Amino acid sequence: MSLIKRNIALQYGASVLSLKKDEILFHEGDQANFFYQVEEGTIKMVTYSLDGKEFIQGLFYQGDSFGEPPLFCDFPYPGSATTLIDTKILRIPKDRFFELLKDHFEIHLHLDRILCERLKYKNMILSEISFYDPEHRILSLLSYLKSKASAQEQPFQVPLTRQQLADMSGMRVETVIRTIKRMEETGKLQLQDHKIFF
Amino acid sequence: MSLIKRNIALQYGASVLSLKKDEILFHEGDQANFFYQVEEGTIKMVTYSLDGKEFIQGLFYQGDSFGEPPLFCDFPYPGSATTLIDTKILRIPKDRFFELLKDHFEIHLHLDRILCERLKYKNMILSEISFYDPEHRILSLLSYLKSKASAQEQPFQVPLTRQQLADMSGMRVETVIRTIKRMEETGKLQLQDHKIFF
DNA sequence: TTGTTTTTATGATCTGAGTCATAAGTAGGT
DNA sequence: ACCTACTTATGACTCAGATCATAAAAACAA
Repeated sequence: MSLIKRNIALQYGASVLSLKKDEILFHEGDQANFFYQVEEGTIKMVTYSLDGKEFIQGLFYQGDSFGEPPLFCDFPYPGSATTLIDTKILRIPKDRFFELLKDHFEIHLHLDRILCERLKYKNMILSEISFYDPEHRILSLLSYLKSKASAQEQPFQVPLTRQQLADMSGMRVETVIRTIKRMEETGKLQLQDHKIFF
Repeated sequence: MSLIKRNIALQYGASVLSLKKDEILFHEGDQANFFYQVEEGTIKMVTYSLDGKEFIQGLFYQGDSFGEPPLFCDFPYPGSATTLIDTKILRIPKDRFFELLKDHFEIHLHLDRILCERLKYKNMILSEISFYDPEHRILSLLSYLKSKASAQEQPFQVPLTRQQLADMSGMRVETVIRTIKRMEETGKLQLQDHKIFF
């Protein structure tokens, strides 16, 4: 379920953006003027290192909101948002969004839950990166992805490339590839023509 | 300035806890029943690895609130909270806290700002850990600590041990010690009998 | 003051993930 | 069907930071 229902969003001046695959919605450093929510498609939030490596701060799917922190705190976007596939975005102007929050306590509370879930996720990734080896990190990341997948298939097909898993967990592709290979050999996950099932 | 002023907190059933140095307020895995705010002293929120290493998820000083995510989301505490020095904590029962938020939109909004600042900090640390070398990590961490210090001394005396810096940035003490030494030699910071000035 | 614990310091050694190179497999576009 | 991109795969090599050991310096307590 999405944070803000379509009809309520429209009451507060929402509009819908249609973006093609690989379009950039905003850049790191931009000023934040809108609240965003995914109508359909996928958004990738990333930060880049000085030499062009990327770290995926979050992936956002249908119904997810994203990019709220700079709205509340008036700092520029700390990361860039790009579409992974053709995507429709619902956006609400900043000031109308705050009106909406003021009028709808239950939505405001729901937003807090989303922010807190996101903090929990970051805490998890931070612990993993600073404590554990690649296998443990990947296991935790896959568990997280599985737990948050809507479809409860069993086993769960991981909808990410090894590069993306690497960019979410602070490792290099080669390390992820090798680790996943080893995890298949030890039965911790399955591979069916290179697709990961967990 | 604190999120919730003392007199307002008291209207909503707040009480004050006095804790000695190194007392544990709650453990990872505990159920969350209170909103907490530091009256005076310091709280350290940490997660532990299976073999006892610790990662400092956050340090909280006078006026800071902490431990909110499990209140909103009903998951157990993802980390443990310990006092670093004798500390007074203001706490409000969970249900009264939500009443308070409902009655005070501006406090609710302020809380969102706090959560968003915390997300920004996590994003920063995550980027640092996955992209950069020890020197860059320490530089970013020190800049952050300096920016959030109340006193605007110049240079700023870092109030943390090298062990704590290590536990916040995913490195070992020895690495932090050696890196800081090198940073002094290259003039990036100053040392006065082992204390770090930045 | 003395004894204890914590913090800082430094050298030696090890190791696992990063890096680099190269290639095969797969997917997407026209 | 073909071309181009990306993704997966694998081997060889390197090296920065972890680990281990030990000790001096500082902080703290009795």
